[in-house]
Amino acid sequence: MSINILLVEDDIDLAATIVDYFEVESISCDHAANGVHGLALVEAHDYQVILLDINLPEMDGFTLCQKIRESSNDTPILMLTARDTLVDKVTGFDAGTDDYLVKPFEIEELLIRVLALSKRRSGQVSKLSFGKLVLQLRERLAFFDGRELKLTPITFKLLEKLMRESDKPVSRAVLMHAVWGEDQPDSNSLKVHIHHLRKQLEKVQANLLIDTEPGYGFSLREKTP
Amino acid sequence: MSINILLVEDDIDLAATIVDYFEVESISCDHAANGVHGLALVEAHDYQVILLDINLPEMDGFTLCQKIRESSNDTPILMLTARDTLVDKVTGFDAGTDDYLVKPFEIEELLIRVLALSKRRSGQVSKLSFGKLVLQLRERLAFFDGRELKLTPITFKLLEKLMRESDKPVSRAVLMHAVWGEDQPDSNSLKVHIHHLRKQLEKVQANLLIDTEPGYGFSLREKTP
DNA sequence: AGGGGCGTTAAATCAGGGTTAAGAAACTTT
DNA sequence: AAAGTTTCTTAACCCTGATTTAACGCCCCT
Repeated sequence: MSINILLVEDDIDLAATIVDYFEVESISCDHAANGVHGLALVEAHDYQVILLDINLPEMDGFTLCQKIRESSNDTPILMLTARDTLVDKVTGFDAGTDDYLVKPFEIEELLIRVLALSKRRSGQVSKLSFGKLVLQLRERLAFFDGRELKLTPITFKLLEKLMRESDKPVSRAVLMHAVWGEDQPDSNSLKVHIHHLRKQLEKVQANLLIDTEPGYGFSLREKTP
Repeated sequence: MSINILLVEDDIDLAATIVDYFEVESISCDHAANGVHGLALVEAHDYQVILLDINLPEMDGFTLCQKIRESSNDTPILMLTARDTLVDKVTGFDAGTDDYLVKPFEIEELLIRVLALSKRRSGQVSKLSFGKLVLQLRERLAFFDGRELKLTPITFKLLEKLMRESDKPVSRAVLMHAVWGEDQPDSNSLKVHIHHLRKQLEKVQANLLIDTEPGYGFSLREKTP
């Protein structure tokens, strides 16, 4: 199986070294010298791993990483950071980074991590089921017994979280965090989306329901009438 | 099964080292640099283990620990204490700590303890029993000998507190605090809820009763007629 | 006999959750 | 760039059940 990765790095010499090294290992490695070009490549290809330098002209690594994640692309991203500061790391993980490497690094070390990340991706489950309900995570599709549920991005995330914790009640705070992350809407959005989700479950005649735990949260269960 | 922990530590370098080390062990480790942020994260996630430094800006480790326990969260907590003073240890265990580690420590030692605590938790069913009476804390359900008690949030908290101190009388003040925390209703709510609780115990024919200690409080006991 | 503490009851109030619709924002299409 | 479409947020409303409140009765005690 061939591996196809992208390197976004403005240091031409370093980039050349990496690309060369990876070619020898028969890993095909595209290269962009700035963030804008990098983003264009990401949108046009399906990479197994993306390597981002943090200091980039035009658009820095964090911003690029965020933009990639915003387009719901979950390709593993490895950050190349110049200094070993925690601020960088934390911001990086927050922006959706999967791993990082501090410069200067051994190129063998980079290879190992790239292989690990590409493996993680291919080993990643892309389907999530609960009874006859199936989520295709990559395609963002949901089916109950073959019938499709029409879900918006938010209701999809909601259902995903409920399914990952199925049969356990999930607190409102945890649900909100799963959907909106740090900055959450100030009002009753959650219950509106729960309502949409319930309607969709009805519409496909799923034998499932979203149970409310008063004062706490919700749980996804099978109907037991 | 993936492990998910929280580290609350204001020493950025130390935090970086720990987060780093744990990531390598594929333990995902969130980080907060102060108590307030830490508390927010605890409320929004379901961690397997929480690591607390004692000296923290804004809210120290003990206080944070107490607040976590007050929200009936029983996630194992490990304290990182700067000095090996007996006072610290005692206060810590009193506040609801499960383990502590004295700085400076070997990071391998920390890993071992985290793994031990996370195992303890996963083996733990969050159930509380007294005779045939069982509270399922996560699911917020109560059963006597298989029959379910219909409890409202307040009566549930009441019963929980009585069970945690079972066979001992619990003062009104302590009960009120367990249910309402700081701002409590000004009138006779407590006795009304005690009454509801007694009715529920009758309804499931529990051989238990809530005994009144005149002028003091209540205790949960077995009937001994 | 009367007062205090407790138990019981019912009514009044409140809060949480469900539903709906309108407008804002984001994204598509032309 | 404009129009149209979908999705998200907000706010208003309703309903139910939980909670508080207040009133009353009981019993024990001195």
